Amino acid sequence: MSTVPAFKRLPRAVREQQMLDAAVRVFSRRGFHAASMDEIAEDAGISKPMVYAYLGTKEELFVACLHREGTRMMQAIAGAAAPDLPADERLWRGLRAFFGFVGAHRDGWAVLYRQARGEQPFAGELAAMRARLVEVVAGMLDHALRAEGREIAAVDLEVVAYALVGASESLADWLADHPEADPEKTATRMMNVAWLGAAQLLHGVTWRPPTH
Amino acid sequence: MSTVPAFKRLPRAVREQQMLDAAVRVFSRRGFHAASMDEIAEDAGISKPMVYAYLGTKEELFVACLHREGTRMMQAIAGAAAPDLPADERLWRGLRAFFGFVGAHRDGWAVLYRQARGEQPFAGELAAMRARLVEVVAGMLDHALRAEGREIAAVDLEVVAYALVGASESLADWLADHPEADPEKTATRMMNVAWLGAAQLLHGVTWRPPTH
DNA sequence: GCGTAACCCTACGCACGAGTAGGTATGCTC
DNA sequence: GAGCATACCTACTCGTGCGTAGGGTTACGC
Repeated sequence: MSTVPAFKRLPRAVREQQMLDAAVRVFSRRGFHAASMDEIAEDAGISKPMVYAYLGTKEELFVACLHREGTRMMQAIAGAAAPDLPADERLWRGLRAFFGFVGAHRDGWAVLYRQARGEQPFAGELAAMRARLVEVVAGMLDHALRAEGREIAAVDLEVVAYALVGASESLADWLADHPEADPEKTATRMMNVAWLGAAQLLHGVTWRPPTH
Repeated sequence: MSTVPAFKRLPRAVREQQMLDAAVRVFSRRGFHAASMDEIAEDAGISKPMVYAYLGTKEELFVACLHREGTRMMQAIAGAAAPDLPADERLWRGLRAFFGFVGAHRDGWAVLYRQARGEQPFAGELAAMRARLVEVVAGMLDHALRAEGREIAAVDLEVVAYALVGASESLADWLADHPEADPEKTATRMMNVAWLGAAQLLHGVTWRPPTH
C-alpha cells in the first residue's frame, strides 16, 4: 500500500552528506572516542549499517569529515585572498575569511582542530592542512619582503608563519568558546598582533637576545 | 630465605612517582584513550591494582599527570621571569624558560597540550592553566603600558595575550616535533614576532581595517 | 510485470579494557 | 614473635561499542 512517502529512500549522494553533517555534529559534541556510531546513525536518521556501507569505519568516517570541513575552510580563505593584492590587504582578507568561517562553523572547527590534533591517526592529515596554510602565509611574507628588496632565511620565514598560524588557531579556539564574540573584531585584533610585528620584520627591524 | 632484595616493596611516595613517570610516557605515546592501564602498569614495573590503589581511575591518573607536568612548567617559567625586570626582559626570560621546558620534557608537553585539549573532561583543567599564563602575559603588557602612560581596554589586552600564548604553544608543538631544533633559537624567533608587534601596540601604533 | 540492483533494517558476535575481589608476603612496632 | 599495616599479586567480571550477517523492500530498466 502506498502510504505517504515517509521521506525515505534517498539517493546515495544525499544520504552521505546527511551522514557527514551528523558525524560532524556528534564528533564535535562528544569528541572522537566518546562519539558512538549508533549516535551518529541516529542523528542522521538512518541505521548503523548504512553508515558503514557508505563511509566505512569510524576512522574513515572521521577522516571524511576532516576532509570536507578542511576543504571548505581552505576554499573560504583562498576565495577571499586574491593573489594580486598587496600583502597586508591579503592577510587581512584571509584572516577575516578564516575567523568568519570559524564563527559560522563552530562544530566543524571543533572537529577539525580540537579532536584531530590529539589523536595520532589524524595528526598527519591535520599537519598537511596546516602546512598548506603556513605555506600560504609564508608566501605572503616572502612576497612582501622581496617587494622591499629584502630577504630572510626560509626557515625563519616558515617559523614566523607558523607562529602566526598558531596565534590564529588559538584565537579561533577562543572565538569558538565565546559565542557572543564578533569574528570581524577578532580578525582585526589578530591583524594588529600579526601585521604590526611582521611589518617590523619586513622593514629589517629585529630583536636580539641580550648578551650577558 | 633472604634472596637478593629484588628491588621491590618501595615506599608509596616513590612508587607513585614511578607510576606517574610511566603514565606520562604511555599517555604521550598512545594518547589518552589508546593508552591502557595495563600498559601503564607494566611500564611502571608494577601490577594494575597498585595503580588503582594509589592514583585512582584512569581519568584521575591523567589529571594527576596534568597537574604534575603543569606545575613543573609554571614553576620553570615563574622562576625565570623575576617580576622586577623590565617587560621585554621578563618576556624573553619567560619564553626561554618555556621553550627550554618543552624541549626537555617533550613527553610532558604532549600529554599536557595535545591530549588534554581534545578531551572534554580535561579541557577545563587545561583552560585554567592557560588562563594563568594569559594573565601573566597580559600583566606584563599592562605593566609596560602604564609605564608608557597609555592604556588599552582589558579585553583587547587579554586577546593579544591570548594570541601570544597561542603562538607560543604552536611553536612549542613545532619544537616537540623537531628534535634537532634549538629551544633557545625558537624562543628568539618567538620573541621577534611577539615583542616587535607588542612594542608597536605599546607605542600607540595600531592597524585599522580599510574602510571601503 | 519481472529481474536486478540499490537502499535500508533488526539483531547479533566479539574483543577489548576499566575496574575489583580476594589473597599473599614483608616489614614495623611493642 | 604476635599483631598489624602496608606493599603487592593473580585472576576474574562486565559493560560498552565497533563492525557484520542476513534478510526485507522499493525503484528502475527492459
